Amino acid sequence: MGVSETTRTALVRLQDELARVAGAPVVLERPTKAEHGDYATNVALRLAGARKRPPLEIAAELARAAASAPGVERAETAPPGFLNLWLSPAWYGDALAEMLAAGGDYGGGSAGTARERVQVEMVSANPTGPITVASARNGAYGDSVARLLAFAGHEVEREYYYNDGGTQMELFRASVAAARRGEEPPEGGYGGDYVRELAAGEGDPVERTIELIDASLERFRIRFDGWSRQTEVEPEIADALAALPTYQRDGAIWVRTSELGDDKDRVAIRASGEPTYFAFDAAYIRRKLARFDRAVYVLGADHHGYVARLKALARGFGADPDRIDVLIYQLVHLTRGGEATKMSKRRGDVVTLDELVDEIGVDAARWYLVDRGPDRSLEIDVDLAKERSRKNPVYYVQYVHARTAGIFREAGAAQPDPVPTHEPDGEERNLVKRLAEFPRVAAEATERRAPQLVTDFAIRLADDFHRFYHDRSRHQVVGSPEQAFRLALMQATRSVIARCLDLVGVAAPDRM
RNA sequence: GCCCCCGUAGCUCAGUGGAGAGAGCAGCGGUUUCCUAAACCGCGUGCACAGGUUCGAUUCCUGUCGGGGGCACCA
Repeated sequence: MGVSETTRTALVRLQDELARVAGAPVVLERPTKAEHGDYATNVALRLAGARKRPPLEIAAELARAAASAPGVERAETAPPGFLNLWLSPAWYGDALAEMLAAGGDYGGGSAGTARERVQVEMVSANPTGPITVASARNGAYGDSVARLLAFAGHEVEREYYYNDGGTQMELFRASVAAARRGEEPPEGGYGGDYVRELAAGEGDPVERTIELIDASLERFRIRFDGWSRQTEVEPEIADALAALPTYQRDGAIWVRTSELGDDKDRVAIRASGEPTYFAFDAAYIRRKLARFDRAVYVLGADHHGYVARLKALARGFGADPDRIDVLIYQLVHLTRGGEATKMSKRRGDVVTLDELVDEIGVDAARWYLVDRGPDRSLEIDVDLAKERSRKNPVYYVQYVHARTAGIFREAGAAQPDPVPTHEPDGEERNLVKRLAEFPRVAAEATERRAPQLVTDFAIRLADDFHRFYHDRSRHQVVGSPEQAFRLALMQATRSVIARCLDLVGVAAPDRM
């Protein structure tokens, strides 16, 4: 079985069956109230307008057909036109068996046959110092998106692009050189402990800084497949510009981006003859388009103006601008007992990724940096984040994994096969239904580039699991079908929670 | 002036074109002979405002107000 083969889960099969009867796509949702069934759909309400029939009438028709569908125990209608379904014990057993059969791949492969070669470029901070917390959000977010894309079946490469030449880097080198001579940094240059430390060492401070950045990110569980430097892109600028509509004005060479969807034209070659950053972007994006089906950029909110610019370049090269996917994330604020901690590269009070990880650990840092949507500014209370207790959702979720691992360790129990027939109770049904949602959650998180959907789901799954597990009477009946069913349920839970944690770069410990 | 993001509980924030909107923190009270109590249970008059689209809007559209970020021949 290839990764591209989309798993049709028990839930999807049921949806498809209803869709066939309804003659329209059906999405089954879990109602908030138990008396509305295990799953419900509003398809009759959606169809009522187009079919010019009362929604309840359509729902009743669907209910009659649904009642005989496999896995459906009971189907009812409810005003104004909902269709509510109750599922049979057999459905739960089937759903569980499928999850176990799929193993670690369960929920993956949502790309189907639409697999792409995708490059995710992230962090890409100029190597003038340690990675800051802002770049850490970039990395945590970008890496999660990369993990989601890979899980969906895409071929993913992580890329770090950095500036190793240019005026800013020369200023940085000059600052270190000055420090080595025991002099003050040049006008607008870099100072601080970091520059003094570099001055104490040998060699090019830019390369040394990149090594340190790589080490910090590796510790943060981000591994890059490629490191591109500006100077290696430079020779391609001329060819890139030759492929774009350009003109000369005031001694500079401009690209006519205003005709490609940008709001103004951009200078590529300054009057001085020096290429602008934009010229490097052009050459670099041309590379990406040649090598990948899709280029993902992860950029801070201060770069939102780049979206139009980069897409304009894609158009200029005759490529579909949709192949350029620019993800924008907002700022990070750290607080400590309510007090703001400042972050500024130019001031001395930088909060670095390493400092954050030293303080709260990799797991909490990765979790907190993605559990909010990227388009929202983020506040992390480091005092709370480092607390290794129930207050901390990341440990609450990890605990699920530790608990399930402990069960199989202690009991020496193997995964039951086949899943025995058992009439699940309410908590067990809830847990199976939650697990059954996972493929949909993973697919949506991938499509929307929204890892926060994964953390949100993981917390809900943890809630369901802990509730299920807390009733000790469930652990008593050794050797029974009930116990075997529950072991299967815990095995599936363990697998899904491990996957959720992996998708956001958090460890899944066997013990805590 | 123009562009982007955001206004949901005391705080930090999830979330959804549908049936009583939900997590964590903060606060109060319970549960332990049990393959980890890092757990479970209970206590909540909240979708900035005004129009519009819709059978139905907190969700989509427009406007207003408020917060943040942009608008370089910087990188």
